[in-house]
Formats: sequence, C-alpha cells, structure tokens
Amino acid sequence: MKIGELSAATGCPIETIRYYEKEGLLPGAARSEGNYRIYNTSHRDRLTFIRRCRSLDMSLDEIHHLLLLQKTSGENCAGIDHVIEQHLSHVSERIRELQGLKRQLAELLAQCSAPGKTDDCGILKGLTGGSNEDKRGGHVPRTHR
Amino acid sequence: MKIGELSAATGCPIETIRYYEKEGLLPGAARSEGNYRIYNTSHRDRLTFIRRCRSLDMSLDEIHHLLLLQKTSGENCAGIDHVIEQHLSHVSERIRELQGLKRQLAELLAQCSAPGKTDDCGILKGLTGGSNEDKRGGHVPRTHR
DNA sequence: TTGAAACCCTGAAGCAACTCCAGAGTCAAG
DNA sequence: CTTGACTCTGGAGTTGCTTCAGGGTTTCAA
Repeated sequence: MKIGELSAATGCPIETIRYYEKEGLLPGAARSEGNYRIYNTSHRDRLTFIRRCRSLDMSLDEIHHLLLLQKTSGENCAGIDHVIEQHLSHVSERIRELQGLKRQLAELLAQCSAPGKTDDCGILKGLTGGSNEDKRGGHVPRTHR
Repeated sequence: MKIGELSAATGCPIETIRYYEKEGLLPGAARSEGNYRIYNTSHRDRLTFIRRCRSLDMSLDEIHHLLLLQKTSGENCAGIDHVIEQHLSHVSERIRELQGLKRQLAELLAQCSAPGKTDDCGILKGLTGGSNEDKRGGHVPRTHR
C-alpha cells in the first residue's frame, strides 16, 4: 500500500508517518518506480503499535526502547513491564501536580469573589506574591510532556 | 540590580529573563554604561507575577492577557476571573485525560502478570491493537501543555 | 490523447517555552 | 595587569509534530 492508504488504515497523518521513518521508529519502506513508499502489513502493525503507545502518552524515546525490547528479549517480559510501570508512574506524578494546581487556582477564584468590596482584585494580589503558603518552592519540574 | 541579582531574587534563570523581555512580557530594562540591564523593584514584582502564573501552568499567552487586563481594567475583576476560570477548566480536562491513560496502563500491566505462562508478552499484544475496547478514537487532543 | 485532479516526493521552517552554546565585552579584586 | 566572575548578542537545540514551497507521478474523464 502507498502512504495515503497506510494513513487511512491507521488514522496517522501522512507527514507523521514520514516523520516516524526519519526518526527510525518505522523502517524505511520499499519504493515504487515513481519513488513512492510501498508498505506491507508489518509496517501497518508497527505503526499501529506506535500510535497506540503515543495515545498512552509515551514519548518517542520510550517507544523506541519498547521496540528494541520487543526485538531482543524474545521471551522475558520483565523489561517491557518495567517500561510501562515507569510510564505509569510518570502519569501518576503529573496527575498529582495538576491536582495541586487545580486546588491553587480554586483558591485564587475564591479570593476574588469572597470579599464584598472588589476595589482591587484579590486574584492579582494572590498572584503577585502575597499570602499563599507555598509561593516559593513552587517550580513544578514539568517532568515529561 | 543587574540581571544576576534579579535572577537570584526571583529564582528565575537569567536566560529566561532575557527571553521574557524578548517576548514582551517584561519591559526592557535601562542599561548601564557597559550595556548591562539594570532592573528596579517593579521589574522584580512583574517577574514574580509571571513566574507565579507559570507555576500555575498558564501559557505565556494567558499571562500576556492577564497583564493587559491588569493594566486596562482598573477596577472590574471579571475579565481576570474569567481567565483563571478558563485555565482551571484546562487543568481539569487534562487531569481527566491523564486518569484515562492511567487506567489503560494499569490494564496493560494486569495483562502481563495475569496469565501463568508468559510465552509472548500480553502487553505487546495489548499494544499492537488487540482487544481493548477503545483502541480507535483514542487520540487525546493534547489540549494545552 | 490530453489535461486536470489527486496523490506523492524532499527539505526547510514554524510552534512553546525555554536551554545551552560560542565568542566577545565589562568589571572588581589581588 | 591579569584573573575570574559576570554580562552581552545571536543562533542552534529540545519534542513531536505540522505546514509550506516547489516540484514529480498517477489516474481518470473528456
């Protein structure tokens, strides 16, 4: 199949397919006379795999790693298990961070509507470094993604 | 104060300070004879504000917007309230997405350890497009951050 | 057969929000 | 006067794509 058909079959945009090839995630395809890429079902399966991993928010590096393990470690599942576990802990970490943010944002909103008078916005005060307990030391490390 | 002092005072890296200036978030500083940037306390307050917003995971665009509102709408707090609310809903959305991912990853891990025999990894099967209900239609839109 | 539409190719640039680097100038202390 | 700490500018690198310019190829209908 040509790239457009692979794209239709997997839901992955054409440019992204070419990008994965350039990045070494997809092996280079055979070429037709007119220099068109020609794919087979194993390409399709691999692309499906990649897209599924991406939809789980794994980085291309993680996926790369997974593809290597898939090739080399014929039987033992441990390495793969480990990659997934690690990714899961990334995701959990990020959820915790975002829940912290959510709480802080809700507090800010409360500061705004709470006092009867709104001469100058409580939110702005909150943001400029006023009274919140953990204003320093914030700096969420932006772990991954 | 010079840029290094401002950096120390706010915890913001020097390069980032220059970057904010280039992006128009910080007004250009006065210059010394030797062409060093010279900052005052109002710069420091503004930078603190920006960093606090960033630590709440707002985009530079949102912060820009907020700074404009701060200048123009002397008294009414509504616009600012709105920006924060909208950002809060971004964050909530992202949390929901990540919780979905977390659930799927946990399922994958279960597939691995569940069967007594591990001839070929259940995780890999799960990832290559096998049996999970919502394998298509995934495509988390990566809303923002 | 021709010619227009639909498809494909490459390489480069753009996005966010920085970070890091090279190569050079400035300033304070010893 | 030299050393080292600090600062300057402009440009490239990061991630995972997307968009674009400027072409070639295939296919289908008139």
